[in-house]
Amino acid sequence: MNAPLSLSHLKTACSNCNLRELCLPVGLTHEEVESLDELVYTRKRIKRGESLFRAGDAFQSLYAIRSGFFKTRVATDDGRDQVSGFQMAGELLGIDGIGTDAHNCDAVALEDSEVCIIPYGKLEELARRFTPLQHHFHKVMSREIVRDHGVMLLLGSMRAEERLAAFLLNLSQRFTARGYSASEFILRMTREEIGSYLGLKLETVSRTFSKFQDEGLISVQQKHIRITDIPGLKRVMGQSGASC
Amino acid sequence: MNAPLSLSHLKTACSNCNLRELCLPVGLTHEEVESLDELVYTRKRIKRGESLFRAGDAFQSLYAIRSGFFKTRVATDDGRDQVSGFQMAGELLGIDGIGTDAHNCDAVALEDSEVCIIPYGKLEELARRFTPLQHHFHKVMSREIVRDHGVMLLLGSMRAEERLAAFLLNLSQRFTARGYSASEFILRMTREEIGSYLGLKLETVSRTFSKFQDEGLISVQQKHIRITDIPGLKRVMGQSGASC
DNA sequence: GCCGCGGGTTGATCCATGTCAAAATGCGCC
DNA sequence: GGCGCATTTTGACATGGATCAACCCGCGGC
Repeated sequence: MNAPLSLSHLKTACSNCNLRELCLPVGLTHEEVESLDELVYTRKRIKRGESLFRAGDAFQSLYAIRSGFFKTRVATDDGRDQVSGFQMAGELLGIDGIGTDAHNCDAVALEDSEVCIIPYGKLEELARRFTPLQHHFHKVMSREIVRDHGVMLLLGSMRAEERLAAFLLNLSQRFTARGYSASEFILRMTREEIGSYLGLKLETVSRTFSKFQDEGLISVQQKHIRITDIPGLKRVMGQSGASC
Repeated sequence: MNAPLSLSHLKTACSNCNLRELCLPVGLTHEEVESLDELVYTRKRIKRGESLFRAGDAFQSLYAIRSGFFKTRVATDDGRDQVSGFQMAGELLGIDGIGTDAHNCDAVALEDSEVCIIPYGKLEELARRFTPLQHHFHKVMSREIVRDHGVMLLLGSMRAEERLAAFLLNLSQRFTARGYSASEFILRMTREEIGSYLGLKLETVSRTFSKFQDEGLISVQQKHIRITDIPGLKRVMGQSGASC
């Protein structure tokens, strides 16, 4: 089922990975990136619907998404759960596990995906030797915190339309950073997953998509989205009490 | 207005701080904690209502709360804002600034407070030399992420009563960890600030407090809270779809 | 001791979003 | 290529919490 080890190993090198401008190597010198190569020596394929890790699993490694698309999901003990994020190529999964030596959420592939396995112990060791790597890793974690604060702001103070507009604009921007179209993309997740992430019910997500379409902001057909009026969406996002 | 420098300096030492079981030194050996002493050499007093830092300020240092109580607040460009957390003695402020070299939120003292200034560059340097410190610092950041996911879950999927119950239980637990009563405390924040944090309006917070009181779960008098039925509050928190 | 004001409580009403239901669409599997 | 199921859309109705408004309380200042 797995690719032969040698082949897999051959391909695994941050220094010639086309995601190095998005992933851990950002801002490192060529030499420093080569030191990462010794760190990241295994890849893993995850099929759509499968989990990379689950809440409670022992924490060993971080994972850099090489290709594909994931969602992370947190749960309460009484059975409720919520999507806590959607991750795409170049982003890091598993940081939540550092604090308790066990993962605190499930990471589920929303399409067939591939991740680079980053043994955490080795990363810490390397971070002690290479200041820029240490610095960059701290930045990645800090930005994750800032991102979460943004989501909290969205969940705590925005209305359904604003949330969805923010969501679409965020996706658009992340696709742009990866060289894809800013205005046309395929949603990898269901309405229910979008709703869970945004604190809305799937019907509300669907209705709001339809509303945006009626208003000429986007065109939706199932999972296919085309944003036809980016400034318009931005206006939706900031419209609540903004008049004063 | 400031205490004489020498005096302030004399007192500043993690190794004999009574918060060392809650703060950065957790889990470090005595020798390692002494190395922290060289790091933390200044304290700062913040009066009630004043800001320790504001969004946009250049990031230089982290701050460990030595005494007092803070809120952090994030804002959108269109003027909305939201309380993103309440921090008490032993907790760390400023981590949000690492990612962009500028703070992303305001930290406001809710009572006269004192913080230890931890120059970030020095902390990174020390983390390179002392593995346990590095490890611990990463854990602190990771736990912050996990905490934020918990708040996202609360904001996205809990009803007003559940949110407030979770909030009270969280405060109770944190006071306990500091040696204070688990069941009786003074709220340092207004109803509006609680509401902002929980994604509710102040009227809803007030009404829900009254409801809890009618049900015999707590007794409220302005900022004075006594929890009379902790298991009852826990039941409120997990009641939604929990029957099946 | 009194006054003024910020913060808190409570009531009446409204509305955004949830809930329930049913039909339509599209995709995977045989 | 057709069947069946998951997903999406849309409609009708219910409701939790927001909004608006009035009043109360307690604290700090004079």
